[in-house]
Amino acid sequence: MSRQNKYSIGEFSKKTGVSIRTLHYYDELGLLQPEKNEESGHRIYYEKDIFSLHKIVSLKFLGYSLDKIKDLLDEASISADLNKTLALHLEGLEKEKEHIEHSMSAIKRVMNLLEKEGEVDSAVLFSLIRNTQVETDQKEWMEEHFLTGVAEELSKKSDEDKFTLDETLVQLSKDVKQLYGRPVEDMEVQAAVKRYIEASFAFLGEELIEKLADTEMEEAEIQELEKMAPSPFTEEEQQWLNRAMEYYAQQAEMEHS
Amino acid sequence: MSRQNKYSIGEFSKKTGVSIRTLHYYDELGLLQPEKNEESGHRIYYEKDIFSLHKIVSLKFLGYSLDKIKDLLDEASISADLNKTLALHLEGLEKEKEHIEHSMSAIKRVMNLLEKEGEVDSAVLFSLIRNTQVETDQKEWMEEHFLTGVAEELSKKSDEDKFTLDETLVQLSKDVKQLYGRPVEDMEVQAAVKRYIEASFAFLGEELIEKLADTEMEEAEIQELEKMAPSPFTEEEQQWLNRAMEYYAQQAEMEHS
DNA sequence: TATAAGACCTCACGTAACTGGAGGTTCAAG
DNA sequence: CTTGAACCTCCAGTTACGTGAGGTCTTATA
Repeated sequence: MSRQNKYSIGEFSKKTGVSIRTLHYYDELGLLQPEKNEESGHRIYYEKDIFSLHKIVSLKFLGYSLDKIKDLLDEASISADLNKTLALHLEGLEKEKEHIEHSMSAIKRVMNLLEKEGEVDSAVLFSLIRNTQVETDQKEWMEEHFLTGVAEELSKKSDEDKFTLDETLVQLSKDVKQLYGRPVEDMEVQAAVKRYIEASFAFLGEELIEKLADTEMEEAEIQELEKMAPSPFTEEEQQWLNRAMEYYAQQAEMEHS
Repeated sequence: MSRQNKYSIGEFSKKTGVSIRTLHYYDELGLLQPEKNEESGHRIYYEKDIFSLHKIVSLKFLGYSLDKIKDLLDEASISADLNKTLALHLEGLEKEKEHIEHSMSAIKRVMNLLEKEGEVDSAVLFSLIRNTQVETDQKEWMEEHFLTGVAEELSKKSDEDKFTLDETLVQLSKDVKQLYGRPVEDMEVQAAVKRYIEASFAFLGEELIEKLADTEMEEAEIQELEKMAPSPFTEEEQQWLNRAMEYYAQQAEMEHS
């Protein structure tokens, strides 16, 4: 009953589901070195090798590199400082997961946009993706600038809210492409600016916007921000838009007083 | 105002946060090929290159390979079949995410065990990790064998419940190591078996266990299952344990009737 | 204007965890 | 004895760069 089963590499591969080539590789690395028929050089695997392979595969699953695995296998007692290593690993996985979730969110936003709008200007698309991408950086930046509240609020926004804002941005970009060149006082231009600003207010809430507007920034910092969140517009368009928005702000100011 | 800013590769790298080597690489791949000073060979980047780089970085963020990105950049209209590609990518990311979550769950279970038990036999540890790892396979297998209900139930179990089951398994393995060799009718042996079986019942629920027991399997299928879920015991121990459990079942049967 | 520092150039190897192929040997069956 | 499958070793390629060698260009200062 306790006869030791022998396996050729092919059989072993089938039994364990690990490819022959990978077994060769593990042999080469010294992770799993089976007995060898001295004459033929053919590898001979036993039951115990199944255990070893399971260890390797398990550790790999936990996210260890083969290099680390080799160290771990060599160690007599595995549970020695395993706990620390595992905690560390868990952190790494957490980050990876967050990254993936961000990517997924970005993709969903893009897909949503494509679905609702059909064709979308690629500059807008990419500025949007980039925005999602640097969300973490932005959050950090805001926290550095004592805008912790803003950062918190923003990360609480649902995907739905973001969808809405995305669509607003698309609308704005269409408006800009169409209206660029007209005087900033033009009624249609002002109407477009109004739509955009109101949507932004709706998204952020008035307080947040004002807080942002009140934050003083140095030139270098503005550059920093730009690096993080590229505008979908050309420099000229952006400047024209800025003027239009300033004009809008002035008008609003006057009405208020 | 519309003077075209020029950047050396170093400046460009600082402005965009992309390393010089990476810029070289993108140039080599044809992803972003800036102008060159013919005499010196030094690269000259302009504002427009910032846009291009943003595109590349964005697509990379979405998970595309540089190769794919090149294709996408070459295409005139990006939104052509982007939607399909994105959907596909989303699926891939979903799978990656699930994998990571599985790994995290496995790590947590192991950490929990180490914390509560101190030292744990590595065979048990690995059989447990392996179990988590092949959870998906097991689920598929069960569904193939018309045990959809069981599969569903199992994946609904909380981490807490799994922790408890883990501890039971550890207990059993300790018992087996200690009691192996004694006759299966031995009182302590039977007590250990009882503890284990009752804990399993508590975890799975009686119906599920019976359903599983009633499922007829062929030899090949049993092998399949073994491949998925390795026992932490040696073959001899496992056989001894099986006999002990059979004996337990007989006794239980007799009491019932 | 000479020189030195620093920025830039190309070339080429190293990484992780394999996969794939070439070219040759061994095994098992007929 | 042959034939085909299974096995062997060695080498190359994959991704997205990092790193370093060895040489050229630019720019600031003496």
